[in-house]
Amino acid sequence: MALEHAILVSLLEQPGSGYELARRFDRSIGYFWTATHQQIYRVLSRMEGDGRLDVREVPQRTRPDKKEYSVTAAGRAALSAWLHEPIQADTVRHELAVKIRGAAFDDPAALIREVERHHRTHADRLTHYLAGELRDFTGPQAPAPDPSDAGRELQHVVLRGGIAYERMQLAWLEDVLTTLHRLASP
Amino acid sequence: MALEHAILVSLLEQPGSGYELARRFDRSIGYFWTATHQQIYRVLSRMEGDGRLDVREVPQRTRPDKKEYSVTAAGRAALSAWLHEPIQADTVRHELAVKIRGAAFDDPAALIREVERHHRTHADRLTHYLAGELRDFTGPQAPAPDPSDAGRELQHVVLRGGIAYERMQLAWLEDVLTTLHRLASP
DNA sequence: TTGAGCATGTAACAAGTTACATGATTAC
DNA sequence: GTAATCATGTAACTTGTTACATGCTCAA
Repeated sequence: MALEHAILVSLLEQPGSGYELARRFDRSIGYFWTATHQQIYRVLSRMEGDGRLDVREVPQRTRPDKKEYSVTAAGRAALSAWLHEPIQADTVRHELAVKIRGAAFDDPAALIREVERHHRTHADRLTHYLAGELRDFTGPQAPAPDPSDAGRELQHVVLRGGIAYERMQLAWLEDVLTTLHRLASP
Repeated sequence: MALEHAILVSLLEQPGSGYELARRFDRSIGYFWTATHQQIYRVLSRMEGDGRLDVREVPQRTRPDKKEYSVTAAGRAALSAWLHEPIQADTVRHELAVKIRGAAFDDPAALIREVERHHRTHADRLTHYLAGELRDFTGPQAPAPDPSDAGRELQHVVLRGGIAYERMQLAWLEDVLTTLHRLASP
């Protein structure tokens, strides 16, 4: 039930509506957890029912009204309890790797385009992460490093994880392409 | 529905029972896709009903009888069709990263033990993968490299991906530990 | 005799995906 | 006028998880 916890963290960092959360899950939180707006609305309702969130109706003149959620003391306590219990190391689910092993029973060369496409996707993500790092952490416009701002330091280390992941992924996809080309023209 | 495809690939590499598949999902296939025996049995039944798998009852003298599954022509065709359609790049779900960002609202130092535990888990996985690589691909006992054996080459490149992932993960967890220690004793 | 390994399953539930549905505003 | 953005939701379905359940063999 990690979506619940991801929502608690995000709303503690900044209260917001379901729609706003969905956008955050396409950006910063999306570096390490994804969720669609349908999932988010469902979980928000449940968490409000459980007393972990408060809602405030925010009337807006030009846009439809929104429901701004914030974390209650009970929500904070639930997050804290979860932080203190051990979790399992995440299991990997890498669909492209299934395809690569499956290619042995089909035409390996036919996968080259697909792998190139994935390479571009990961290159784009890396560019996006690096731009975010420059903007928020290491660039000249970014606030000065402040070792007493734990939240910011922790956000940065998680972002560095995303960057390391994309770099590793790109290097591996290049290895895959070399292998596929070797198999296609021996 | 990638579990279905992972099962097709695994059974093409070698026919086997649900139990045997479950063990493979703890080892080689587990490098890039995980599944429990409950999931596997459910999907095997469905795929047999769909005509993608054949079953053969194998009586065994000492052990309980087993059902050995193998891929039908229809199953092979389904896999091939899937291999030719594009898939989305996998989305990341990294629970530990949720915890790390959540630690800003709790005690960051309390996470150190947990992160160390994850570091040990990934170090163990890396050791395991490297042993497998030595045994099956690069060691003196391993069969000689054979560029015409596409299956073996593809298995190796996927294993290299697993190794790269674990190495990246270990380096990042060390970065996280340094950050947490800095926050705990500034 | 106790536990590990082999072997297969059901039931209930939680989480995630896809499709459908509405309706306003703003920019081109 | 048409597409994008803001904003919220329902319904149906597929996947994945957890707990329960059985029963045999082999080794310590």
